[in-house]
Amino acid sequence: MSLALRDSPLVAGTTRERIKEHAREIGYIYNRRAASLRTSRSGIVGVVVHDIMNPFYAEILRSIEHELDRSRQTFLLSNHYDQLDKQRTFIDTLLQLGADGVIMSPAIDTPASDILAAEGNGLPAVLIARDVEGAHVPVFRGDDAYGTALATNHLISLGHKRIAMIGGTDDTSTGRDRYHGYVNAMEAAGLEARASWRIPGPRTKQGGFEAASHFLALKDKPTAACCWNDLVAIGLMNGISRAGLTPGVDISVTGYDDLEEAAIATPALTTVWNGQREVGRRAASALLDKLNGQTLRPNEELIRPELHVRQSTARPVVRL
Amino acid sequence: MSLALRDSPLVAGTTRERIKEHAREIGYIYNRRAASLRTSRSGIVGVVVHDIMNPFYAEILRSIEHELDRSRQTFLLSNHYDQLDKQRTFIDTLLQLGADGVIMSPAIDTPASDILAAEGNGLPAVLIARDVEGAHVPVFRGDDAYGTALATNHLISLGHKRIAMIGGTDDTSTGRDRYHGYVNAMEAAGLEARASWRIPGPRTKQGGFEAASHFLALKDKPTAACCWNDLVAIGLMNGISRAGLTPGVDISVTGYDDLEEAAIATPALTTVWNGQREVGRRAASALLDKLNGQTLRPNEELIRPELHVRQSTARPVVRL
DNA sequence: CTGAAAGCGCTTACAG
DNA sequence: CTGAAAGCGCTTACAG
Repeated sequence: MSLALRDSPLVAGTTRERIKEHAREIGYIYNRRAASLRTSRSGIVGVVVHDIMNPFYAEILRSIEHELDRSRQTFLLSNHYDQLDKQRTFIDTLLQLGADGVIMSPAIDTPASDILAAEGNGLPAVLIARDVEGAHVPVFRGDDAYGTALATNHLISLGHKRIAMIGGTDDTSTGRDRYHGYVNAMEAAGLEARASWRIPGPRTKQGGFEAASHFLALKDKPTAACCWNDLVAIGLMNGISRAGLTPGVDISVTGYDDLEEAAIATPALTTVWNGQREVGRRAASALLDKLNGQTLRPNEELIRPELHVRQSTARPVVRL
Repeated sequence: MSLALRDSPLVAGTTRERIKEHAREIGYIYNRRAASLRTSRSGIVGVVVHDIMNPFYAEILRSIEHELDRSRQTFLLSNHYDQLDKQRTFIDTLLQLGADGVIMSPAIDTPASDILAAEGNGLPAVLIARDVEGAHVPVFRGDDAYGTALATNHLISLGHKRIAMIGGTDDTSTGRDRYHGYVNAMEAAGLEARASWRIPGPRTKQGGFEAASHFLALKDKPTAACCWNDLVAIGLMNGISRAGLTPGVDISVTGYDDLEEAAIATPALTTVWNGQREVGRRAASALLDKLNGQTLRPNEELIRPELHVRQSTARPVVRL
């Protein structure tokens, strides 16, 4: 009967149907805990990110969901809010449930040993968005330095010379890469990337909104802002509007990620496409491959970002 | 040993510590599947909503997470996207995993029998945001008719006479309630709630954005829009701006939910607080009570919404 | 009070 | 090919 319910080819079609029909009638419920105990496969995949409420992760999750659904894996979602202990508790839970694998955007300061420990206990891991040095597992993320360079060069080509960088943190590889991309582009163009023009921290709409007054009070008033992500950019634009200026006219603003929202912001946001769908899809399918016994070498191909120009960037206003 | 690890009072403190220490050393991993098989308690709670990417649900989930964390329940999240079969598959998964309970914002057209079946199979349910007639389980949601009446009356008191209702659907109890609240408020004030002034459908920012042109082309140009939710309102305001009008001046707009985002929108959105935190908290704690053997009567106390007036509403402009 | 045994519901290797 | 038995790792009722 067990065979019939699992559509085994060892059982003839009609017999299978008859058994399934009977199972339905008596309200049989397959006990996955028992099966999993026996087979040590649970059909559960864990996914842990900073915050699922953040549309950037939400878009990745959407495509992970899509990919895992096709292979009938159940996925267990969790936020770590960049708290290591939260992340550890979650990994513990996965181990206790016998999860088959985990896709994670590691919390800040995740030691490689955490990931190695998980793998050692039979929980293969795949990383998204952020890397952990020494973990030697596949990572799927965009080329951040290249991406901010795209945005910065776009602003420079419009004629901006004083460009601020708003948001992000040096605590993650992503944060460092994006800042470097900006600094390198500035310097390559012979422009100064003043330390005071960097406002680190903001990563949300609220953060960008609150950074607006700081930005507008900056010495030698930058005419453009290269933002950490779309959320910060949208928040900043809102703050700029509140101050009576017009983003996309008085101040040029670029985002990063190209969230669905970027296109309908006012003004529509010039931003860098960061391949969320692609990240999710590749990460999920890499994990599935791993579960099916394939050995994956730690990859280093980054997803190549693309600049999407919209209305939030323009030539600087010449004040007479 | 089993007793020691679970902090049973039957085991002395020092012994307990010694055993725990040893467990740590040998890298012991508690097998929850085995325990659950034996005790038929899994420590898993399912949560299924329309779409976790929607900030309205995300805010509810945040508070559910907070509540469940305290009682060390693992929660399994899923979107049903208003597809009944997705919701059923998820409930099936919960049954197979032996989940202890489920918190759901039921998909459109969920029959009471689905919920009764879950309960009959030992999966107690608690509803949020939407009701299912005949399910006889606790529901936690706001008083929607009262809420839209608050918004509509606010617009009326500012002097608006032609008020449109944008978004939502009659397919959910929430949709019907909100529309009724609007219609009743209009009629109570002796104003006409023209059917053509209702633009049903939109529920997202994108939807509100796209509805803007339809709204602006409405016959006898309404001067205000009472929106289905904050997302629609923000999208609509973006669309209105794109058309060269100023929301909060030329057109008054109200939202619903009071998302974190409402306060930083431009202009800041006048909206109706819908108690997301409260809904999540109450639903989670009701389910926990149910798991602990308390019998809950299906409740009918609705959470009372509150009007939060900001800058997106003003007196209608008098065209000379 | 302690320790060995039974049993949760599956899957699979094995005997018939 | 079929059917009974063993065993996954726990918990708990029970014998000693």
